[in-house]
Parts: sequence; structure tokens; C-alpha cells
Amino acid sequence: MTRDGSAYHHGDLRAALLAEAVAMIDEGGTSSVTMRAIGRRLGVSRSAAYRHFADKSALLVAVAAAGFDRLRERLEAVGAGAPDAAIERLPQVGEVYVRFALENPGHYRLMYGKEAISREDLPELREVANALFDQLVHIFQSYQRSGTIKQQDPRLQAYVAWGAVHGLASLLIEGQILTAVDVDELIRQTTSTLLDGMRAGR
Amino acid sequence: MTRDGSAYHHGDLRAALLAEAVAMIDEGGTSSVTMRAIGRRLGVSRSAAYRHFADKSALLVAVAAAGFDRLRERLEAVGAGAPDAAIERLPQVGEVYVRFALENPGHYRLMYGKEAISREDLPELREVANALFDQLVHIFQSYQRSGTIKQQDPRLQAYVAWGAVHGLASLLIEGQILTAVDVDELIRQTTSTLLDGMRAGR
DNA sequence: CTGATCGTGTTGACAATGTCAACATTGCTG
DNA sequence: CAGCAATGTTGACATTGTCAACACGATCAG
Repeated sequence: MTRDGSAYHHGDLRAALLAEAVAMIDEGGTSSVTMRAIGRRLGVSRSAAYRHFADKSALLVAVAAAGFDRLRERLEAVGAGAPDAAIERLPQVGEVYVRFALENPGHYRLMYGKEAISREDLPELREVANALFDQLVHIFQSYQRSGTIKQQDPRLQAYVAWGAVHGLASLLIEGQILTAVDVDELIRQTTSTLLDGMRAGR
Repeated sequence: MTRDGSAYHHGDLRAALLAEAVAMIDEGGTSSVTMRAIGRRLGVSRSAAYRHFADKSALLVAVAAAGFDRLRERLEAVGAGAPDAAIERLPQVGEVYVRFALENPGHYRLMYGKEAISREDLPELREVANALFDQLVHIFQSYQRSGTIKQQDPRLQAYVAWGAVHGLASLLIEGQILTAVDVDELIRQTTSTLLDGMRAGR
């Protein structure tokens, strides 16, 4: 293997399948991802994918997992050097998060939706997603320690913030925000409202 | 027609189709709604629905529209008598909104998702949904007039609030919030954070 | 009352999909 | 070099959305 392409054996079909699926998802939505179409695009037969994934759902799960990895990398890069409690942290995280969704709408929908894949019974996905959430909780804990925000269950604060940012991302990628508004402004407004709403000292 | 059931002519198939589709959506998700299955459940042939809806998408659009109507009714009922600027208004609206999503997850997903139906080119849906949004903008305008919150583009405030509430609803119905938390508490926390974050006077 | 007409249902048919079983080809291992 | 396990391919089936051709039945003209 690792040969180029004279034929029968692809070389690294698994990786190619994943990449192609990601591409198709962001081109035409999850519904455009079809076992047969993906094979066609890769010049491989319709059921070749079954040697690498148990079924379509398994393929999509792998795609989602890859998405979580990419998102995590980006988020970790935010203020990699900055102190945890730096006040710019939350807005930056929020922005990167929403941008990711906007750039990979199909991917994002797959990751946080339930239609295509159900997360409950997939420990693999649960872990990655939980890791992301924990990262957020840590930010709020730092803010609390530095006295910036209210002393409260940080998980609750994290859920509220995650909800707000996820909601904004969803509205945007689902085409619900039609009137002309500046996306950057919306993101800033969201994160600053959150921070102000959680500020310590009434 | 309007007769009971001896056979060929159903009586009111259109309404029955809508009702059955709604039921199926909230039972097994949008993907479980199948032209053929819906016919089976109604004891009618597989393509009977095509006499009332151009295609599957048209059926789903009608279902979504019905959903918007139901949601609007519920929201209008909130504080129907109370003055617009009453401070309890926003939290109440938020709670009713999230509750609706939790009670009709499939329906809600269909309404605010893009996978099954695309809203842009459906003026019919645009109107209902926009009416809902305008309602929200009005609330913020009232708050501003009464000096409760910052003077700012109320549409921006409305988007931020809508995003937060929509995001919370989405996370809940998509099964993203797994750790044990009180839903009521989450809703309250969200709306109060929003209000505090928008309060006038720094 | 008779029959034409149109709305409403039904059946047949087709292409596309996910998936399994049987078969083919290849690369690696002894 | 023989043979096995991994990887691809083809055939087949049930399911789906949808269209065309046909069937039924209510209503309206005469």
C-alpha cells in the first residue's frame, strides 16, 4: 500500500472517505452525503466504505469526532499564553467558536445535532465534547477566583454562556438572521452582555 | 364528504395528514416522517398525500407553519394583560419558549432548522417567524422607554436574547446537557443574566 | 333521472438509497 | 512460493419519493 493508484487497493481509503464526507457535508448538507455518492467521487465502488465503517452512521460519527478535534484545537489556541483569568478570554473563545460554526456549518450541525447521530450512546463523542465543556467551566472558575464574576455554580454559568453562543451560531447558520446585522457586532454584543450579566457586585 | 368512513374519500385528508405528520415528528424525529408511512397510519394509499401537497417538503413546510402559529399563541398569552414594560415579561417569555421546544422537540427542530426545509424562499414562513421576532423587539423597546435597560439597537438586543434562549432550547433537545441540572434554574439563570447584562447605568 | 366533469384515491413503475452476501484481487507472512 | 487476511466489487433486496395512468364518487347541466 501507500502506493499511488494503479487500482484495486486505494492506499488509504479510510482517510479519503472521511475527508470526502467532510467536504460533501459543507457543500450540500448532511443529506447530500450518500454512501454511493461518496464512492463515486472517490472512484471507488458503492460499498467499499463498509470495509472501514460499519454503516453510514459510523462514518458520520467519525466525521463528527474529527470536527470536535478541530474545534478543540482552535479553542486551545486562543490565549494559549494568556493567563486564564484574562478578561478578554471569554469574548475570544466566543468568537472563535461562532466562526468555526460559520465556516463549517454542515459539520457543526452534525456535531451538535441529534438527527444524524445520537450522542448519548457514543462514549467516544461524549468524551471529546465534555472536554470542550470542561474547558469552558475552567474559564468561569478562573474568573470567579479573580473576583470578576459572581460566585455561583460555574457549570450553570458555563451552560448559559455556551447556550448563548451556540444559539447565535445556530441562528446564523440556519439562516434565521435575515436582516442586515454585523456578525462581529453580534458576537461582541453577546459575550459582553454575558460578562456584564455575571459581573460581581450587583 | 364530511361523511364518516365507508371509504374512498377520506373527508378531510389534508388536516389528517398534518396532524399525523406532527405526531410522527415528535415521536421519531423528522426522519421518521415518510410519505408512505404516513399513508399507512392513516389507512390511505402511499401517494394520496400528493393530492394535497406538492411534495414532501411542502407537507413539512405546512407542519412548520402550524408550529409557528402554536408558538405565537402561547407567547401572546404571556402577560396578555400585563404592561409591556413589566420586568417579569422577558423571563416569562423565555420560559414559555423553552418549554415549547422541550415539549415538541421534533417540531421545534423542523421550524428552526434548515435541513428539511429552507426558509429563505418561503415568504409564508418568513412572515410568521418575523412576527415572532418583532414581538421580542417590542419588549426591548418598552424596557428601553422605561429606562430599565441600555439605549441600544433593540434588534441587536433581541438577537442576543433570542440566541441565548434558542441555544438553551437546542442544547436541551439535542441532548447536549447531560449532567444533572435543573432546567427551570437554567432558564431563570439565562434570562436574568441577559437582563442584568443589559441593565442601564453601567 | 342521466350523464359529464372534476376532485380525490389507488396502483404500477422507476430511479436512488443503505446494506448484505458472494466473489475477486492484492499484499504480506511463513 | 503458497496461502491467508485485508480490501474492493458486483448482485440483490427492501425502502423511499414521485409521476403517470386509472378508478371512484359527488355535484351540476340538461
